Amino acid sequence: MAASTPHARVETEPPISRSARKARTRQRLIDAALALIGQGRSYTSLSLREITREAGVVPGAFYRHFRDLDELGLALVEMGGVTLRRLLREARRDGIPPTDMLRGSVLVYKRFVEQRSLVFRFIAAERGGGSRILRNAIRTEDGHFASEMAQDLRVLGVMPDLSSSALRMICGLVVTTMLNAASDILDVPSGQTVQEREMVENFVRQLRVIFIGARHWRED
Amino acid sequence: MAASTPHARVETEPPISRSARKARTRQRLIDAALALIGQGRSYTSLSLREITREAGVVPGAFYRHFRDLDELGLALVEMGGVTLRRLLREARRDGIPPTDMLRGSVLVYKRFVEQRSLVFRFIAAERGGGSRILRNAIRTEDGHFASEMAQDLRVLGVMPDLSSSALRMICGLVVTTMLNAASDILDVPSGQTVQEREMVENFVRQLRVIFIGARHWRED
DNA sequence: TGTACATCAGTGAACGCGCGTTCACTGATGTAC
DNA sequence: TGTACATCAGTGAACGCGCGTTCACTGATGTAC
Repeated sequence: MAASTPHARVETEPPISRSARKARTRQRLIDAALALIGQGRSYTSLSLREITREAGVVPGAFYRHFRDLDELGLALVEMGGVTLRRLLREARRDGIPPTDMLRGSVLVYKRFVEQRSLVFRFIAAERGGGSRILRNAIRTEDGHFASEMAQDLRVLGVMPDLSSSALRMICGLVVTTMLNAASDILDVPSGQTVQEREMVENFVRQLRVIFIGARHWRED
Repeated sequence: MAASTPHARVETEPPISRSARKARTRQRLIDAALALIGQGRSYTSLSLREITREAGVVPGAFYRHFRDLDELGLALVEMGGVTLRRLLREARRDGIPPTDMLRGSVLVYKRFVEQRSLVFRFIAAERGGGSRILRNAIRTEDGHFASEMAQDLRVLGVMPDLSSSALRMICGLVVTTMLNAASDILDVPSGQTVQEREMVENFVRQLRVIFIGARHWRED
Protein backbone atom coordinates (compact mmCIF):
# COMPACT_ATOMS: atom_id res chain seq x y z
CA MET A 1 0.00 0.00 0.00
CA ALA A 2 2.87 2.36 0.74
CA ALA A 3 3.59 2.61 -2.98
CA SER A 4 0.17 4.18 -3.60
CA THR A 5 0.47 6.96 -1.04
CA PRO A 6 1.04 10.32 -2.70
CA HIS A 7 4.51 10.86 -1.34
CA ALA A 8 5.90 7.40 -1.97
CA ARG A 9 8.41 7.28 -4.76
CA VAL A 10 8.45 4.31 -7.08
CA GLU A 11 12.15 3.54 -7.25
CA THR A 12 12.48 3.37 -11.02
CA GLU A 13 10.79 6.73 -11.63
CA PRO A 14 12.62 10.05 -11.57
CA PRO A 15 11.43 12.80 -9.22
CA ILE A 16 8.38 14.64 -10.45
CA SER A 17 7.71 18.33 -10.06
CA ARG A 18 4.78 19.41 -7.97
CA SER A 19 2.91 20.89 -10.95
CA ALA A 20 3.43 17.75 -13.03
CA ARG A 21 2.10 15.62 -10.20
CA LYS A 22 -0.92 17.89 -9.91
CA ALA A 23 -1.62 17.71 -13.65
CA ARG A 24 -1.33 13.92 -13.45
CA THR A 25 -3.93 13.70 -10.68
CA ARG A 26 -6.23 16.04 -12.61
CA GLN A 27 -5.96 13.75 -15.61
CA ARG A 28 -6.65 10.75 -13.37
CA LEU A 29 -9.91 12.35 -12.24
CA ILE A 30 -10.91 12.93 -15.87
CA ASP A 31 -9.95 9.38 -16.81
CA ALA A 32 -11.82 8.02 -13.81
CA ALA A 33 -15.02 9.79 -14.90
CA LEU A 34 -14.62 8.40 -18.41
CA ALA A 35 -13.93 4.91 -17.06
CA LEU A 36 -17.19 5.03 -15.09
CA ILE A 37 -19.04 6.22 -18.19
CA GLY A 38 -17.47 3.27 -19.99
CA GLN A 39 -19.12 0.99 -17.42
CA GLY A 40 -22.47 2.18 -18.72
CA ARG A 41 -23.04 4.95 -16.20
CA SER A 42 -24.19 8.35 -17.39
CA TYR A 43 -22.12 11.36 -16.36
CA THR A 44 -25.08 13.10 -14.75
CA SER A 45 -25.50 10.23 -12.32
CA LEU A 46 -21.86 10.01 -11.22
CA SER A 47 -20.96 11.10 -7.70
CA LEU A 48 -17.86 12.99 -6.66
CA ARG A 49 -16.89 10.17 -4.30
CA GLU A 50 -17.21 7.52 -7.01
CA ILE A 51 -14.88 9.49 -9.24
CA THR A 52 -12.24 10.10 -6.58
CA ARG A 53 -12.47 6.45 -5.51
CA GLU A 54 -11.91 5.35 -9.12
CA ALA A 55 -9.04 7.83 -9.43
CA GLY A 56 -7.45 6.56 -6.23
CA VAL A 57 -7.54 9.79 -4.25
CA VAL A 58 -9.43 10.95 -1.21
CA PRO A 59 -12.75 12.82 -1.82
CA GLY A 60 -11.49 16.16 -0.57
CA ALA A 61 -8.63 16.13 -3.08
CA PHE A 62 -11.19 16.72 -5.83
CA TYR A 63 -11.45 20.38 -4.80
CA ARG A 64 -7.76 21.01 -5.55
CA HIS A 65 -8.69 20.54 -9.24
CA PHE A 66 -12.35 21.37 -9.85
CA ARG A 67 -14.90 23.54 -8.11
CA ASP A 68 -17.64 20.97 -8.68
CA LEU A 69 -18.78 18.22 -11.04
CA ASP A 70 -19.93 20.68 -13.72
CA GLU A 71 -16.38 21.98 -13.99
CA LEU A 72 -15.04 18.47 -14.52
CA GLY A 73 -17.80 18.02 -17.12
CA LEU A 74 -16.54 21.07 -18.99
CA ALA A 75 -13.07 19.52 -19.04
CA LEU A 76 -14.62 16.42 -20.62
CA VAL A 77 -16.38 18.57 -23.22
CA GLU A 78 -13.07 20.19 -24.06
CA MET A 79 -11.52 16.76 -24.44
CA GLY A 80 -14.39 15.88 -26.77
CA GLY A 81 -13.63 18.97 -28.85
CA VAL A 82 -9.99 17.96 -29.10
CA THR A 83 -11.07 14.49 -30.20
CA LEU A 84 -13.29 15.85 -32.96
CA ARG A 85 -10.55 18.16 -34.20
CA ARG A 86 -8.23 15.16 -34.36
CA LEU A 87 -10.79 13.40 -36.56
CA LEU A 88 -10.64 16.30 -39.01
CA ARG A 89 -6.86 16.44 -38.89
CA GLU A 90 -6.60 12.74 -39.71
CA ALA A 91 -9.11 13.18 -42.53
CA ARG A 92 -7.02 16.02 -43.96
CA ARG A 93 -3.83 13.99 -43.70
CA ASP A 94 -5.22 10.76 -45.14
CA GLY A 95 -7.45 12.35 -47.76
CA ILE A 96 -10.69 10.89 -48.97
CA PRO A 97 -10.86 7.12 -49.47
CA PRO A 98 -10.30 6.56 -53.21
CA THR A 99 -13.20 4.21 -53.93
CA ASP A 100 -16.72 4.30 -52.55
CA MET A 101 -15.91 7.53 -50.80
CA LEU A 102 -18.94 7.78 -48.53
CA ARG A 103 -18.98 4.23 -47.21
CA GLY A 104 -15.24 4.43 -46.75
CA SER A 105 -15.54 7.58 -44.67
CA VAL A 106 -18.30 6.05 -42.60
CA LEU A 107 -16.17 3.02 -41.81
CA VAL A 108 -13.22 5.22 -40.86
CA TYR A 109 -15.55 7.23 -38.63
CA LYS A 110 -17.00 4.10 -37.09
CA ARG A 111 -13.56 2.84 -36.15
CA PHE A 112 -12.66 6.26 -34.77
CA VAL A 113 -15.76 6.30 -32.57
CA GLU A 114 -15.17 2.76 -31.34
CA GLN A 115 -11.57 3.55 -30.42
CA ARG A 116 -12.68 6.57 -28.41
CA SER A 117 -15.95 5.09 -27.22
CA LEU A 118 -15.85 6.74 -23.79
CA VAL A 119 -15.59 10.31 -25.08
CA PHE A 120 -18.27 9.75 -27.69
CA ARG A 121 -20.56 8.07 -25.18
CA PHE A 122 -20.17 11.16 -23.00
CA ILE A 123 -20.82 13.61 -25.85
CA ALA A 124 -23.78 11.66 -27.23
CA ALA A 125 -25.34 11.50 -23.77
CA GLU A 126 -24.83 15.03 -22.51
CA ARG A 127 -25.53 16.69 -25.87
CA GLY A 128 -29.27 16.29 -25.43
CA GLY A 129 -29.43 15.76 -21.77
CA GLY A 130 -27.08 16.83 -19.01
CA SER A 131 -27.04 20.21 -17.35
CA ARG A 132 -27.77 23.32 -19.38
CA ILE A 133 -24.16 24.39 -18.96
CA LEU A 134 -22.79 21.20 -20.47
CA ARG A 135 -25.39 21.16 -23.24
CA ASN A 136 -24.45 24.65 -24.35
CA ALA A 137 -20.73 23.92 -24.13
CA ILE A 138 -21.21 20.87 -26.36
CA ARG A 139 -23.38 22.82 -28.80
CA THR A 140 -20.60 25.40 -29.12
CA GLU A 141 -18.00 22.68 -29.66
CA ASP A 142 -20.15 20.97 -32.30
CA GLY A 143 -20.64 24.31 -34.02
CA HIS A 144 -16.88 24.88 -34.25
CA PHE A 145 -16.46 21.41 -35.64
CA ALA A 146 -19.09 22.03 -38.33
CA SER A 147 -17.47 25.34 -39.28
CA GLU A 148 -14.06 23.73 -39.56
CA MET A 149 -15.48 20.97 -41.70
CA ALA A 150 -17.11 23.54 -43.97
CA GLN A 151 -13.81 25.36 -44.36
CA ASP A 152 -12.02 22.11 -45.21
CA LEU A 153 -14.59 21.29 -47.88
CA ARG A 154 -14.23 24.81 -49.27
CA VAL A 155 -10.45 24.45 -49.46
CA LEU A 156 -10.81 21.07 -51.14
CA GLY A 157 -13.08 22.66 -53.71
CA VAL A 158 -15.97 20.34 -52.86
CA MET A 159 -19.30 21.86 -53.86
CA PRO A 160 -17.83 25.16 -55.03
CA ASP A 161 -21.21 26.57 -56.05
CA LEU A 162 -22.55 26.67 -52.50
CA SER A 163 -22.45 29.89 -50.51
CA SER A 164 -20.44 29.71 -47.30
CA SER A 165 -23.57 29.95 -45.20
CA ALA A 166 -25.23 27.08 -47.09
CA LEU A 167 -22.11 24.97 -46.79
CA ARG A 168 -21.96 25.70 -43.07
CA MET A 169 -25.62 24.77 -42.62
CA ILE A 170 -25.13 21.50 -44.48
CA CYS A 171 -22.07 20.64 -42.38
CA GLY A 172 -24.19 21.26 -39.30
CA LEU A 173 -26.66 18.68 -40.56
CA VAL A 174 -23.84 16.25 -41.31
CA VAL A 175 -22.40 16.72 -37.81
CA THR A 176 -25.67 16.07 -36.00
CA THR A 177 -26.22 13.03 -38.20
CA MET A 178 -22.71 11.82 -37.33
CA LEU A 179 -23.27 12.29 -33.61
CA ASN A 180 -26.61 10.52 -33.73
CA ALA A 181 -24.86 7.72 -35.56
CA ALA A 182 -22.15 7.63 -32.88
CA SER A 183 -24.82 6.69 -30.35
CA ASP A 184 -26.05 3.92 -32.68
CA ILE A 185 -22.51 2.70 -33.32
CA LEU A 186 -21.83 2.38 -29.60
CA ASP A 187 -25.08 0.55 -28.87
CA VAL A 188 -24.99 -1.99 -31.66
CA PRO A 189 -23.41 -5.26 -30.52
CA SER A 190 -19.99 -5.38 -32.15
CA GLY A 191 -18.93 -8.13 -34.53
CA GLN A 192 -19.95 -8.74 -38.11
CA THR A 193 -23.66 -9.00 -37.27
CA VAL A 194 -26.63 -8.22 -39.50
CA GLN A 195 -27.65 -5.37 -37.20
CA GLU A 196 -24.24 -3.77 -37.55
CA ARG A 197 -24.28 -3.91 -41.34
CA GLU A 198 -27.80 -2.49 -41.47
CA MET A 199 -26.82 0.36 -39.17
CA VAL A 200 -23.82 1.26 -41.32
CA GLU A 201 -25.88 0.99 -44.49
CA ASN A 202 -28.56 3.27 -43.06
CA PHE A 203 -25.95 5.83 -41.99
CA VAL A 204 -24.34 5.76 -45.47
CA ARG A 205 -27.66 6.25 -47.21
CA GLN A 206 -28.64 9.13 -44.93
CA LEU A 207 -25.39 10.93 -45.65
CA ARG A 208 -25.91 10.26 -49.36
CA VAL A 209 -29.33 11.94 -49.19
CA ILE A 210 -27.75 14.96 -47.57
CA PHE A 211 -24.98 15.23 -50.16
CA ILE A 212 -27.39 14.78 -53.05
CA GLY A 213 -29.50 17.53 -51.51
CA ALA A 214 -26.40 19.70 -51.20
CA ARG A 215 -25.47 19.15 -54.86
CA HIS A 216 -28.90 20.34 -56.01
CA TRP A 217 -29.21 23.14 -53.47
CA ARG A 218 -30.19 26.53 -54.82
CA GLU A 219 -30.24 29.68 -52.71
CA ASP A 220 -33.70 31.18 -52.29
CA MET B 1 -53.95 18.80 5.61
CA ALA B 2 -56.77 16.32 6.17
CA ALA B 3 -57.97 16.94 2.63
CA SER B 4 -54.74 15.58 1.21
CA THR B 5 -54.78 12.29 3.06
CA PRO B 6 -55.65 9.40 0.78
CA HIS B 7 -58.90 8.54 2.44
CA ALA B 8 -60.25 12.02 2.87
CA ARG B 9 -63.11 12.81 0.57
CA VAL B 10 -63.38 16.28 -0.90
CA GLU B 11 -67.06 17.00 -0.40
CA THR B 12 -67.86 18.11 -3.93
CA GLU B 13 -66.33 15.03 -5.56
CA PRO B 14 -68.21 11.79 -6.10
CA PRO B 15 -66.79 8.55 -4.67
CA ILE B 16 -63.92 7.12 -6.68
CA SER B 17 -63.30 3.47 -7.31
CA ARG B 18 -60.15 1.95 -5.94
CA SER B 19 -58.70 1.29 -9.39
CA ALA B 20 -59.43 4.84 -10.55
CA ARG B 21 -57.72 6.22 -7.47
CA LYS B 22 -54.71 3.99 -8.14
CA ALA B 23 -54.52 5.12 -11.76
CA ARG B 24 -54.69 8.72 -10.60
CA THR B 25 -51.75 8.26 -8.21
CA ARG B 26 -49.77 6.53 -10.93
CA GLN B 27 -50.38 9.48 -13.21
CA ARG B 28 -49.35 11.82 -10.41
CA LEU B 29 -46.01 10.05 -10.14
CA ILE B 30 -45.50 10.41 -13.90
CA ASP B 31 -46.52 14.07 -13.79
CA ALA B 32 -44.23 14.66 -10.81
CA ALA B 33 -41.24 13.27 -12.72
CA LEU B 34 -42.08 15.48 -15.68
CA ALA B 35 -42.51 18.51 -13.43
CA LEU B 36 -39.03 17.96 -11.99
CA ILE B 37 -37.62 17.60 -15.50
CA GLY B 38 -39.35 20.88 -16.27
CA GLN B 39 -37.35 22.47 -13.47
CA GLY B 40 -34.22 21.71 -15.44
CA ARG B 41 -33.38 18.39 -13.78
CA SER B 42 -32.45 15.43 -15.91
CA TYR B 43 -34.42 12.22 -15.42
CA THR B 44 -31.30 10.18 -14.69
CA SER B 45 -30.53 12.37 -11.69
CA LEU B 46 -34.00 12.24 -10.10
CA SER B 47 -34.46 10.28 -6.90
CA LEU B 48 -37.42 8.14 -5.96
CA ARG B 49 -38.03 10.28 -2.89
CA GLU B 50 -38.02 13.53 -4.86
CA ILE B 51 -40.64 12.13 -7.18
CA THR B 52 -42.92 10.84 -4.44
CA ARG B 53 -42.52 14.12 -2.53
CA GLU B 54 -43.52 16.07 -5.65
CA ALA B 55 -46.45 13.70 -6.20
CA GLY B 56 -47.59 14.12 -2.59
CA VAL B 57 -47.30 10.49 -1.52
CA VAL B 58 -45.06 8.63 0.86
CA PRO B 59 -41.88 7.04 -0.62
CA GLY B 60 -43.05 3.46 -0.09
CA ALA B 61 -46.19 4.09 -2.12
CA PHE B 62 -44.01 4.23 -5.24
CA TYR B 63 -43.69 0.44 -5.20
CA ARG B 64 -47.43 -0.03 -5.62
CA HIS B 65 -46.98 1.36 -9.15
CA PHE B 66 -43.44 0.75 -10.39
CA ARG B 67 -40.73 -1.76 -9.61
CA ASP B 68 -38.04 0.94 -9.85
CA LEU B 69 -37.16 4.21 -11.58
CA ASP B 70 -36.41 2.52 -14.90
CA GLU B 71 -39.98 1.25 -15.04
CA LEU B 72 -41.33 4.77 -14.50
CA GLY B 73 -38.92 5.89 -17.23
CA LEU B 74 -40.45 3.38 -19.61
CA ALA B 75 -43.88 4.84 -18.84
CA LEU B 76 -42.49 8.26 -19.79
CA VAL B 77 -41.13 6.84 -23.05
CA GLU B 78 -44.55 5.41 -23.81
CA MET B 79 -46.08 8.81 -23.12
CA GLY B 80 -43.52 10.27 -25.51
CA GLY B 81 -44.60 7.79 -28.17
CA VAL B 82 -48.23 8.76 -27.69
CA THR B 83 -47.25 12.41 -28.02
CA LEU B 84 -45.43 11.79 -31.30
CA ARG B 85 -48.37 9.83 -32.68
CA ARG B 86 -50.63 12.74 -31.80
CA LEU B 87 -48.35 15.01 -33.81
CA LEU B 88 -48.88 12.80 -36.87
CA ARG B 89 -52.61 12.59 -36.28
CA GLU B 90 -52.92 16.36 -36.13
CA ALA B 91 -50.82 16.66 -39.28
CA ARG B 92 -53.13 14.23 -41.05
CA ARG B 93 -56.23 16.08 -39.88
CA ASP B 94 -54.98 19.58 -40.66
CA GLY B 95 -53.14 18.71 -43.86
CA ILE B 96 -50.06 20.45 -45.11
CA PRO B 97 -49.89 24.24 -44.70
CA PRO B 98 -50.95 25.66 -48.09
CA THR B 99 -48.14 28.18 -48.60
CA ASP B 100 -44.47 27.81 -47.74
CA MET B 101 -45.08 24.25 -46.76
CA LEU B 102 -41.80 23.49 -45.04
CA ARG B 103 -41.51 26.62 -42.92
CA GLY B 104 -45.17 26.26 -42.02
CA SER B 105 -44.63 22.69 -40.83
CA VAL B 106 -41.60 23.71 -38.83
CA LEU B 107 -43.55 26.44 -37.04
CA VAL B 108 -46.38 24.02 -36.27
CA TYR B 109 -43.82 21.55 -34.93
CA LYS B 110 -42.12 24.25 -32.87
CA ARG B 111 -45.39 25.19 -31.20
CA PHE B 112 -46.15 21.53 -30.61
CA VAL B 113 -42.78 20.99 -28.91
CA GLU B 114 -43.14 24.11 -26.79
CA GLN B 115 -46.59 23.08 -25.63
CA ARG B 116 -45.28 19.67 -24.57
CA SER B 117 -41.85 20.86 -23.50
CA LEU B 118 -41.54 18.43 -20.60
CA VAL B 119 -42.04 15.29 -22.67
CA PHE B 120 -39.71 16.50 -25.39
CA ARG B 121 -37.07 17.54 -22.86
CA PHE B 122 -37.21 14.01 -21.49
CA ILE B 123 -36.99 12.34 -24.91
CA ALA B 124 -34.20 14.62 -26.14
CA ALA B 125 -32.19 13.96 -22.98
CA GLU B 126 -32.60 10.22 -22.58
CA ARG B 127 -32.39 9.44 -26.31
CA GLY B 128 -28.62 9.80 -26.27
CA GLY B 129 -27.94 9.41 -22.64
CA GLY B 130 -29.93 7.67 -19.94
CA SER B 131 -29.83 3.97 -19.19
CA ARG B 132 -29.41 1.49 -22.00
CA ILE B 133 -32.95 0.26 -21.39
CA LEU B 134 -34.47 3.71 -21.87
CA ARG B 135 -32.26 4.48 -24.86
CA ASN B 136 -33.39 1.35 -26.65
CA ALA B 137 -37.03 1.95 -25.79
CA ILE B 138 -36.81 5.45 -27.25
CA ARG B 139 -35.01 4.18 -30.35
CA THR B 140 -37.85 1.72 -30.91
CA GLU B 141 -40.45 4.43 -30.43
CA ASP B 142 -38.65 6.78 -32.83
CA GLY B 143 -38.45 3.98 -35.37
CA HIS B 144 -42.20 3.41 -35.22
CA PHE B 145 -42.74 7.11 -35.64
CA ALA B 146 -40.50 7.20 -38.73
CA SER B 147 -42.31 4.19 -40.24
CA GLU B 148 -45.69 5.77 -39.66
CA MET B 149 -44.52 9.00 -41.23
CA ALA B 150 -43.24 7.07 -44.25
CA GLN B 151 -46.59 5.37 -44.62
CA ASP B 152 -48.43 8.69 -44.40
CA LEU B 153 -46.23 10.16 -47.11
CA ARG B 154 -46.85 7.08 -49.26
CA VAL B 155 -50.62 7.44 -48.86
CA LEU B 156 -50.42 11.13 -49.69
CA GLY B 157 -48.54 10.24 -52.85
CA VAL B 158 -45.52 12.32 -51.86
CA MET B 159 -42.36 11.14 -53.63
CA PRO B 160 -44.05 8.21 -55.35
CA ASP B 161 -40.87 7.14 -57.13
CA LEU B 162 -39.06 6.19 -53.93
CA SER B 163 -38.95 2.58 -52.78
CA SER B 164 -40.52 1.95 -49.40
CA SER B 165 -37.13 1.26 -47.86
CA ALA B 166 -35.67 4.51 -49.19
CA LEU B 167 -38.70 6.44 -47.98
CA ARG B 168 -38.38 4.83 -44.57
CA MET B 169 -34.65 5.68 -44.39
CA ILE B 170 -35.35 9.29 -45.30
CA CYS B 171 -38.08 9.58 -42.68
CA GLY B 172 -35.58 8.26 -40.15
CA LEU B 173 -33.26 11.11 -41.06
CA VAL B 174 -36.11 13.60 -40.81
CA VAL B 175 -37.09 12.28 -37.38
CA THR B 176 -33.59 12.51 -35.91
CA THR B 177 -33.29 16.01 -37.35
CA MET B 178 -36.62 16.90 -35.75
CA LEU B 179 -35.58 15.55 -32.37
CA ASN B 180 -32.26 17.37 -32.49
CA ALA B 181 -34.19 20.49 -33.35
CA ALA B 182 -36.50 19.88 -30.38
CA SER B 183 -33.52 20.23 -28.09
CA ASP B 184 -32.56 23.50 -29.81
CA ILE B 185 -36.13 24.77 -29.65
CA LEU B 186 -36.30 24.17 -25.91
CA ASP B 187 -32.96 25.82 -25.19
CA VAL B 188 -33.37 28.96 -27.27
CA PRO B 189 -34.70 31.84 -25.14
CA SER B 190 -38.32 32.27 -26.21
CA GLY B 191 -39.65 35.52 -27.67
CA GLN B 192 -39.10 37.00 -31.09
CA THR B 193 -35.33 37.09 -30.73
CA VAL B 194 -32.70 36.93 -33.46
CA GLN B 195 -31.42 33.62 -32.11
CA GLU B 196 -34.87 32.11 -32.37
CA ARG B 197 -35.33 33.18 -35.98
CA GLU B 198 -31.90 31.89 -36.93
CA MET B 199 -32.59 28.55 -35.28
CA VAL B 200 -35.88 28.15 -37.16
CA GLU B 201 -34.24 29.22 -40.42
CA ASN B 202 -31.44 26.69 -39.95
CA PHE B 203 -33.94 23.93 -39.20
CA VAL B 204 -35.99 24.81 -42.31
CA ARG B 205 -32.93 24.81 -44.54
CA GLN B 206 -31.72 21.47 -43.18
CA LEU B 207 -35.07 19.84 -43.88
CA ARG B 208 -35.03 21.40 -47.34
CA VAL B 209 -31.65 19.80 -48.06
CA ILE B 210 -33.06 16.44 -47.02
CA PHE B 211 -36.16 16.77 -49.20
CA ILE B 212 -34.13 17.95 -52.20
CA GLY B 213 -31.89 14.93 -51.67
CA ALA B 214 -34.97 12.71 -51.49
CA ARG B 215 -36.35 14.12 -54.74
CA HIS B 216 -33.13 13.28 -56.58
CA TRP B 217 -32.55 9.95 -54.87
CA ARG B 218 -31.81 7.01 -57.12
CA GLU B 219 -31.51 3.44 -55.87
CA ASP B 220 -28.06 1.99 -56.30
C1' DT C 1 26.43 23.33 -1.57
C1' DG C 2 23.65 23.67 2.83
C1' DT C 3 20.11 25.30 5.71
C1' DA C 4 15.73 27.23 7.18
C1' DC C 5 11.30 28.34 5.86
C1' DA C 6 7.12 28.51 2.66
C1' DT C 7 4.02 26.24 -0.25
C1' DC C 8 0.34 23.27 -1.21
C1' DA C 9 -1.42 18.46 -3.18
C1' DG C 10 -3.28 15.06 -0.92
C1' DT C 11 -4.88 12.90 3.81
C1' DG C 12 -8.21 11.19 7.02
C1' DA C 13 -11.76 12.01 10.08
C1' DA C 14 -15.94 14.12 10.91
C1' DC C 15 -20.59 16.37 10.02
C1' DG C 16 -25.37 16.28 8.89
C1' DC C 17 -28.41 14.75 5.16
C1' DG C 18 -31.23 12.45 1.76
C1' DC C 19 -31.25 8.15 -0.22
C1' DG C 20 -33.78 3.26 -1.43
C1' DT C 21 -36.04 -0.33 0.67
C1' DT C 22 -38.73 -3.00 4.37
C1' DC C 23 -42.60 -3.64 7.14
C1' DA C 24 -46.56 -3.87 10.13
C1' DC C 25 -50.38 -0.80 10.02
C1' DT C 26 -54.94 1.59 8.67
C1' DG C 27 -59.19 2.30 6.82
C1' DA C 28 -61.94 3.05 2.56
C1' DT C 29 -63.49 0.21 -1.17
C1' DG C 30 -65.11 -4.20 -2.87
C1' DT C 31 -67.52 -8.70 -2.43
C1' DA C 32 -70.22 -12.70 -0.78
C1' DC C 33 -74.15 -13.94 1.41
C1' DT D 1 -80.91 -3.62 1.76
C1' DG D 2 -77.67 -5.07 5.53
C1' DT D 3 -73.82 -7.39 7.51
C1' DA D 4 -69.32 -9.60 7.92
C1' DC D 5 -65.09 -10.29 5.87
C1' DA D 6 -61.34 -9.57 2.23
C1' DT D 7 -58.58 -6.59 -0.38
C1' DC D 8 -55.00 -3.42 -1.01
C1' DA D 9 -53.41 1.76 -1.92
C1' DG D 10 -51.21 4.49 0.87
C1' DT D 11 -49.00 5.42 5.75
C1' DG D 12 -45.25 6.30 8.85
C1' DA D 13 -41.36 4.78 11.11
C1' DA D 14 -37.16 2.59 10.84
C1' DC D 15 -32.68 0.72 8.83
C1' DG D 16 -28.07 1.18 7.14
C1' DC D 17 -25.50 3.62 3.55
C1' DG D 18 -23.11 6.76 0.50
C1' DC D 19 -23.28 11.42 -0.32
C1' DG D 20 -20.84 16.50 -0.60
C1' DT D 21 -18.28 19.46 2.03
C1' DT D 22 -15.12 21.18 5.93
C1' DC D 23 -10.92 21.16 8.24
C1' DA D 24 -6.63 20.73 10.66
C1' DC D 25 -2.89 17.88 9.31
C1' DT D 26 1.43 15.95 6.85
C1' DG D 27 5.38 15.82 4.33
C1' DA D 28 7.56 16.23 -0.29
C1' DT D 29 8.70 19.94 -3.35
C1' DG D 30 10.16 24.66 -4.05
C1' DT D 31 12.69 28.94 -2.77
C1' DA D 32 15.61 32.42 -0.47
C1' DC D 33 19.78 33.19 1.46
